[in-house]
Amino acid sequence: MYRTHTCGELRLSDAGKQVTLAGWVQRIRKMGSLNFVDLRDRYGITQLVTDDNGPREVTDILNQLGREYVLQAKGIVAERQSKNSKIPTGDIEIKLSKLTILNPAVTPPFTIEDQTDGGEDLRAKYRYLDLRRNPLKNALMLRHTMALEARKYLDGNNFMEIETPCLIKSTPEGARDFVVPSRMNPGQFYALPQSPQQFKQLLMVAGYDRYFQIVRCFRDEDLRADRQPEFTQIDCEMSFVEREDVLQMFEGLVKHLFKTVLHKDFTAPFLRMPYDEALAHYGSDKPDMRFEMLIHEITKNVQGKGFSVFDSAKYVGAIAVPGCADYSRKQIDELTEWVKRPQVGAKGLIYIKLNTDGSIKSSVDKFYSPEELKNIAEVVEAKENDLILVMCGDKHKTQVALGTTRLEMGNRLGLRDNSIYKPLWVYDFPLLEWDDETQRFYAMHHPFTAPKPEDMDKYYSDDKYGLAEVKANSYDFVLNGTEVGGGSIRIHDSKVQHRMFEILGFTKEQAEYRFGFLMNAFKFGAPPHGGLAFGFDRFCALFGGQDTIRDYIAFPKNNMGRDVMADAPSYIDDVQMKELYITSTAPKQEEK
RNA sequence: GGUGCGGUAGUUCAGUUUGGUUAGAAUACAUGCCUGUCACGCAUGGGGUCACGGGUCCGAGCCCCGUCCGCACCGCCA
Repeated sequence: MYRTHTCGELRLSDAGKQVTLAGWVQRIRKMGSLNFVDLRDRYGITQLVTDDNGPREVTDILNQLGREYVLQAKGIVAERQSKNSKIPTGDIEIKLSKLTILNPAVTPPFTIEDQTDGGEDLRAKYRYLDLRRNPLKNALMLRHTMALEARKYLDGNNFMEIETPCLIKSTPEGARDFVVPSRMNPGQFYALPQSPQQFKQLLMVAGYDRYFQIVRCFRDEDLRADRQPEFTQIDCEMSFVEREDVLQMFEGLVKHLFKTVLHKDFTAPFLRMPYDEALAHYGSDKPDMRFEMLIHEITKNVQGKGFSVFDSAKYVGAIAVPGCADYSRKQIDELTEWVKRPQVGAKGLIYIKLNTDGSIKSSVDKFYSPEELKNIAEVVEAKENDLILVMCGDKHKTQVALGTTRLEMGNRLGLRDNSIYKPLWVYDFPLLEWDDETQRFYAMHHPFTAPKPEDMDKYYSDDKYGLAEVKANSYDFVLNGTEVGGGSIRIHDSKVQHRMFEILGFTKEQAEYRFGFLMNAFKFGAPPHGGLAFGFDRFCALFGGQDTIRDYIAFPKNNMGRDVMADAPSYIDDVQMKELYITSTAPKQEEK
């Protein structure tokens, strides 16, 4: 037996016990003939001690040790002379009777401590060492608990976890597929699933009316701090449900996770907001509800006063930034430059300051009387000492730019506190999105999303503008400005589904080739159904109060989609290529 | 595909403004001293392809061009 206890469990009540521990050397402190070793494992740190009265062999071995050596330590649990209240085992230490080096270790390239000296790049290369650190260990522990509690809740509500295949048919709608060549079927490829969407719908046809799966999904798109090429969803689907049933069920899941993982009670129903309102007031389809600073349209209030910039704009909107009337000229200039960056997309910035002495100062004083400016202030719900920021232009673009600015000002004012959680359902998304480049509609969610029943007339009309107004029976779960979940009531009527393919510009043959098996299945009695999928990595990151999902994935990819530890992807040899009937058009690289 | 920031000791960074002798600090590492440390302390020591390639110059870590790599973001992500 390598150990009798872990390095995190011994307490004062264990004093006098003969124990054996195993773990890694966290730190050695030599005080002459009195020597300490902090021994670390997953569960904590226990101090080992030896002095002149201890066995000579122990001291000899102790002199050979370095950081991260793997040890087995035998000894007696003893009360410490001077205790350490910082760690749970701080009242005791192990008086060593025997010390064994199970394995030596080279000095790690960075310190294995909560505040490490290692940079991201280096830690990624030695991920297995980074994972020894508490912050990452705690992140993975949080993830484990989240998954466990999600399973408990769903199991308690009669959901069955069913696995769906990873080698599936490529359906090049939406994100790019990762593809896998098939050796036995020359020239043909599987795709890795972007989500198990079609399979879960088939499970509904099969009568498994409550399905879930914590499942890996793959999308071959560029990465971000919150986007990985392979990521995990809590994927769920239910039969015989309407939107309200789905929202209730998964609001319950989120509340269960809040309670069991973060010990936060959410008794009131989550806020709900139609997509149009989200865009109008927050300039985003995923509003951050932790602070107000709402966007207000002031087009009618500012036009016709001779200011040509506003007069020629389709839309003029504003936000009132609290307590920022004292912004200096320099700060306003800096902000103006900031909003003009492509990432924000505004053409310019007009300000109105509501000074504390009651006066009003703006960059458009020439065109507007103080009375008119006061009117605007009222519309945007500005108070004394507020700074009103005004933008104009195309309606959607300006709303989004105001939304981006709103988030930035929220950041600057410290209004986006990661310990506060404001959940929200956004619903009534447009069903379709027109793409100018390809001159066709795309499904905003996916092509199996049902239109809202009251929009069916428009859905079947050939009017492009009418179609653009059709709302989807879909919903997103948004937490603190991050889209964490999304779903919809699905189409279960093959007539409606065929109309969708028609709108998306598929010929019957194309629809048959891509989705034939699903359409065929629906002929055999598809129940009304709908569901939702949570982005599990993002969910974990939000619960952990972090902006990046990388810490919540044991072995993530870097910005370029590379595994820098294993150095993947990599070239394969010609034999392998030939066997798979594939050739590469990429420039040939010398193998290292 | 694009924008921004960055690449200097094992590691994290300073040095680049205004090119100029031997490139510094902290930490880590090594050695020695130390019986109550727990970020131990003290002393000593070793440690550098200034990312790579080219250019300008009497002279480049520093200026210019290109490449590679990392991070954040835009596009993209049904």
